[in-house]
Amino acid sequence: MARRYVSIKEVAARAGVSFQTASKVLNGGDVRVSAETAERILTAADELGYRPNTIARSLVQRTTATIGLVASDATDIAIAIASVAAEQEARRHGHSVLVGHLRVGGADGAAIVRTLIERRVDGIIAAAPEIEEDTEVAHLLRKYVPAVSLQAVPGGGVPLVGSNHRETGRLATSHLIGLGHTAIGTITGPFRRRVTRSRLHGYEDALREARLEAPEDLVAEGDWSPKGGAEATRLLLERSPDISAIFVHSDIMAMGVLSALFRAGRRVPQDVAIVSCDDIPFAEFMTPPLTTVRVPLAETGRQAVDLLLRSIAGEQVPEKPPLLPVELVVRASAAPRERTNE
Amino acid sequence: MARRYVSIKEVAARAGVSFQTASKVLNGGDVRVSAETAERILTAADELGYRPNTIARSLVQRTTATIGLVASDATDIAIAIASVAAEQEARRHGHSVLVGHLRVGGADGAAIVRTLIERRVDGIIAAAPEIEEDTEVAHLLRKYVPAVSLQAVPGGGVPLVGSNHRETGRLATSHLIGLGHTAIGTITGPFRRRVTRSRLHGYEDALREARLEAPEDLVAEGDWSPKGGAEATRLLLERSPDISAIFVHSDIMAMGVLSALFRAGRRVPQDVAIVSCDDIPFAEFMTPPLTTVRVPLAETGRQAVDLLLRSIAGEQVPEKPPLLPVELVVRASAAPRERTNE
DNA sequence: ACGGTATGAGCGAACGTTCGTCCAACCGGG
DNA sequence: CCCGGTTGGACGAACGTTCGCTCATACCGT
Repeated sequence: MARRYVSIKEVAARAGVSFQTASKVLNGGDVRVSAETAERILTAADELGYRPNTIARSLVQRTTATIGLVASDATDIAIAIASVAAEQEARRHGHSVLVGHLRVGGADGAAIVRTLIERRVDGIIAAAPEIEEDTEVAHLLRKYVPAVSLQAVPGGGVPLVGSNHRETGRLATSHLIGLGHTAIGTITGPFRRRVTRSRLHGYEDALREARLEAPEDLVAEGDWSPKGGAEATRLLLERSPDISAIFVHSDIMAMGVLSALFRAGRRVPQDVAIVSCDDIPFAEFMTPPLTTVRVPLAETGRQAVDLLLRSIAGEQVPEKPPLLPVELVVRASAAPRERTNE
Repeated sequence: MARRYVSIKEVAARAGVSFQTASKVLNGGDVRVSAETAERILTAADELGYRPNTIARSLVQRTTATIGLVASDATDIAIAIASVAAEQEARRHGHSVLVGHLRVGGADGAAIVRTLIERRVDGIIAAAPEIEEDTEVAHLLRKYVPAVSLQAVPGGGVPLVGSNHRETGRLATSHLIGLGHTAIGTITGPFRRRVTRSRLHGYEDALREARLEAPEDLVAEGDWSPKGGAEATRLLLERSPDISAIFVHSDIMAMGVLSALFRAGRRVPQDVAIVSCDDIPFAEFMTPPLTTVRVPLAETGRQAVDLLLRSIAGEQVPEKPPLLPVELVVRASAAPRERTNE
C-alpha cells in the first residue's frame, strides 16, 4: 500500500520541467508546450500514479465542483429516487455530491447545511420536507450559497422545483369519481406539509367539480409510512363504513392501506377502490397492482441539479420554474363502483 | 445575498490581531491567548458571519474528514438503508460523505472511485455488488486509500463487512422444512453474485440436513427486481407445478413473487409458502405479511464506517471481521403445508 | 542580415488555513 | 536592580494547485 499521494512537483521533477508547466499539460487549458515535453510529463505522471489534488485546486479556483444534498432519510423511496437521479445528473456535469440525511424529526437540518457550507459546496439542493418550516436553514440557504429546494422555503428566495401536487390530487380523485364512486376518502401526508395541503386541495377541487360533498371525516392524516397508512385506513373504515374509494397520498402508505383493507376483509378493488400517487417502481407489483398518479421523481432530481448548476454559473433562475407534469397510471386497484346492493 | 465568504484574515483585522492568532482561538487547540482577545475575535467572527474554509484546512492537514461511498443505484431499498445509516454514523464522527451511485451495469465504478480519490477522501466504502468482479476498482481501493467493502473484492486486501448470507439461506429454508414442506424452490439473485451463491449454499445445507433432494429445476435466477421475481416465479410454477414453498433472496423480489402467485391463482400461504430475506421496513405490510430473515442492513452500514474510521486512524483492522448475525422473523407468508390432497 | 512574431517554458503570487518558532513585555524573587 | 520564567501574540513556512506574466530561442519574410 503506497498510501501517499504524489504531487505534481514530483511528476515535474521526473519529467525535468517546472511544476507549473506540468500543471498546464496535466490539467490546464492552453497547452503551450511541445508534444514531446507533454508526452514526457504524461508518462511521468502515469508511472508515478499521479492523481491531481482537487483540494488544492479548489482552494485557488474557489469552487469545488461539489454540490450538497440535504435529504430526509432516503429510506423513503421517493426521496431516494430523486437523490440518486440528482447525483447522477450532477456527475454527468462533472460535479460530486456531498449528502446529509436528516435524522427523524429533521432538527439537524441547519447543522447539516452548515457543514456543507464549510466544505464550500458550490450549491445546495434541499430535498427534505421536514425543513419546510426551518427558518434557520432558509436563512443559510439564502445567505451563503446558491440553492434549489424541492419544497417550500420559509421566506422564499430559493427556487422551487417539483411537480404539480394539486393536479395530482385532482387527477386521482376524479378518476375515482369517473368510476362512479361518491364516498371517496383520502389518506394524506402530515397536514402541516405543503404537499399534503396541495394534494388535499386537488382532492377537494375534484369533488367540488362533481358537486360532491367533502365531509371532514373522510380525510385521515397519515405520516408517509405504511403503518400510518394502515392506521388511517382503520380510522376511516370506522368513521365511514360505507366508504367505497380512497385517494392515498403516497404509494408507500398505500401498502399499509392495502394491508389494512385486506385484514378488514374488504376486497380491493371490488369493495374499495384505491388510487395513490408517486408510481414507485414496484407499484405495479402490489396486490392488486396500484392505480396511481405518476410523479416524476427522478426528473425532479435532475431538474433541481440543472437549475442549481445554472444558478451557480451566475444565471438568473426563476424562483418558480414550471411545475413538472403528473400523469395517471391506470392499473387494477381502482374499479367501477359495484352497485350490487342498490 | 452576500455570497462571498469572509476569511479569517478579515476577522483578525477587525479584532486587531494577526490571522494566525485568530486561527488559534477559532479552531486550534492550545489557546495561549487572553480571554478578552479571544472574546474580541469571537465576536468579530460572529458579526462577519465567518465560516472556516475546510478546503484550506484540508490542504494543510492532509485529511478531509470525508469518506466516499460508492453504492449501487440506491433505489434498491436495502442499499439505501445501509447508505443512510453509514452517512449518519459518519457524521456522528464528524465526517462527511461523498456519494457516487453506479449506473445500471456498474461499468463506471472505477471512474467514481477515481474522482473520490482525487477529492482526497480519507477512505472509501464500497456498497455495490456490481463491482464484485471489478479488478480496477479493487486495485484503486488497495493502492490509494483505506477502504471497507460490503461485498467481495477481487484479490482481497480490503476488509469485508456484512452478514451471514449462508446462514440466511439455511434459516429460511429450514423454517420451510420445519413447516412440512418438501418441494421447496428458491428464487435467487444473479448467480454470479457471491451473496447469491452463499444463500444458495445455505439453502442446500438445509435441504441436505433434512435429507431432501435439491433438483436443479427448483432454483430460478432473479435479478433483485420485483419483475425478475415474478418471472422466476412463473418459470418455477411451470417447471414444478407441485412446488409448495419458495425461499426468495430478497423482499423486493418477493413482491413480484407474491404478485405472480396471486395472478396464477395460488394462495399464499395456503398453496405456496414464502420466506424471503432482508426484512425491509414494509415487509410486514405486504399481503400477506412476509416471513423473512432479518438482515441487519443499517447495522452493516454503521459497522462499515466504524471499521473504516479505525483503519483511517491507522489501526490494523481484520480483513474478515465477524459476520453480523441474521434472524428469522415469522409473519404470515409461510404456513404449514396443507396435506389436503393426500 | 535584421526586426518581428510565434513557440516553449519558467517563475512569482495567490488561495485560506495550521503549525511551530520566535519575541516582547511583564512578573516576582533574591 | 538584575535575571529567569511565564504569558500573550506575531510571524514565517508550508500544503498543492492555477494563473498570468516574463523571457529565451527559433523561425520567417524581406
